[in-house]
Amino acid sequence: MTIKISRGRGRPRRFDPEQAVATAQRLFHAQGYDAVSVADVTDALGINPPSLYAAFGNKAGLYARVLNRYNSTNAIPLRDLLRPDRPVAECLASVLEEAARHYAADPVTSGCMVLEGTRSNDADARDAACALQAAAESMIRNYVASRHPEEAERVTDFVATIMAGLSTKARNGQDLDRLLAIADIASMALAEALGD
Amino acid sequence: MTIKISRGRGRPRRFDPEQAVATAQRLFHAQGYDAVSVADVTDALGINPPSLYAAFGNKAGLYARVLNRYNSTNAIPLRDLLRPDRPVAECLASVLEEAARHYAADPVTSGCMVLEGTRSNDADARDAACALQAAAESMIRNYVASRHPEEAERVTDFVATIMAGLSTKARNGQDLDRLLAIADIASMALAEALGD
DNA sequence: ATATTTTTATAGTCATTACTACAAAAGTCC
DNA sequence: GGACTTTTGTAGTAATGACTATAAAAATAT
Repeated sequence: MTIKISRGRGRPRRFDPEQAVATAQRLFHAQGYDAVSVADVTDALGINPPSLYAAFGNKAGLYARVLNRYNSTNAIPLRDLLRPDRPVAECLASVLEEAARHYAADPVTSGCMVLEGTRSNDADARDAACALQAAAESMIRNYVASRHPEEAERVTDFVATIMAGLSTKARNGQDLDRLLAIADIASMALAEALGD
Repeated sequence: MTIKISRGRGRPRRFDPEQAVATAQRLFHAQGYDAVSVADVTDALGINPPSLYAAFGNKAGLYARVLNRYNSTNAIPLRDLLRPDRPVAECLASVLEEAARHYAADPVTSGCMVLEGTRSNDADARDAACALQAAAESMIRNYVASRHPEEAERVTDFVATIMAGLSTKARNGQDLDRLLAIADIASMALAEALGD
């Protein structure tokens, strides 16, 4: 029995767009933007292509919605982790640890959906993912700069590199313990670079 | 005027397979396996599809030849860098530095072709790239294990993570100086983890 | 010269892609 | 109940993907 959502007059939708975005998110995260066809999504939702295009415009439009959802529900909570009352190196270490945990949490949706999305061959999808990644990197850089302006660039580059590497390793099937060990070694370097 | 290579009797080839592999390597390295179509390759070579299929079997067959060529001419010379007469941390640092230099050497073919190839959506291409990557990682692990058996796994994981991250950053357009700075910070962690 | 061999160019096949025209269906509003 | 609105299902389109059947071309062997 399908739940019908009313949008005023007219024939009611047979699907909930929010749920559709959630389903699409699983597919895009699991397989990547390029590897997921519109047919994959419509099949998973049990709807026909026109319904999806009416709701989201096109494949990239759906992906944009998915990225927003990911960013507000599955992303690493940088705002909470980057604390002004704790050592910078310690907070960055917690970001890396949290990254390892997120990326290995579910083996079918391993890695970071945004970081993986920046490698798409579709320009629209790639740009959308790159924008989110740039925003996250800016946030880290600003945080480091507020306390260690000289080191902000290189430390941020290093953290971003580790996160990209962790996402890759997670998609390669590396288990949580090994990802955490990698994050630990990286955190030693951060402590040394920022003074502990 | 085209150079014709004789292969015994029969109509001569209009193209040199070695040169074809070199041209295909540029394309695959620049755009990735999935984004390069067979038509892209045949257009670049000025030949027709049947000629390419006669010489290489299929797209994945051509890619296998390209990977071999890359591995024997463009790869990081691990065998020379991993020296038994130098501190392990120092040698691994030189591997990371060399990686940074290789990945940023040419902006149109940035990053590591093997590491990027492991992300292909084509199973054959991905498996071929993964095999080479696994071999390189084994070489590093064996080297570390010969001197620091307890640390071999985590240190190798860390080095592999940094290399994957550096390749990503290089493809993102990061310049050589910043890649080298990242490699430097990572090397500090290696020195600490392995005892300097 | 003629037969044989190998590669070529032409012109396709077939599957899959993102996306859509159109009319029937299924509601709401008066 | 009838006009109106919105979504649905059917059945496409056009482009592009990897790959190939076929016969002519261009060489060598005898």
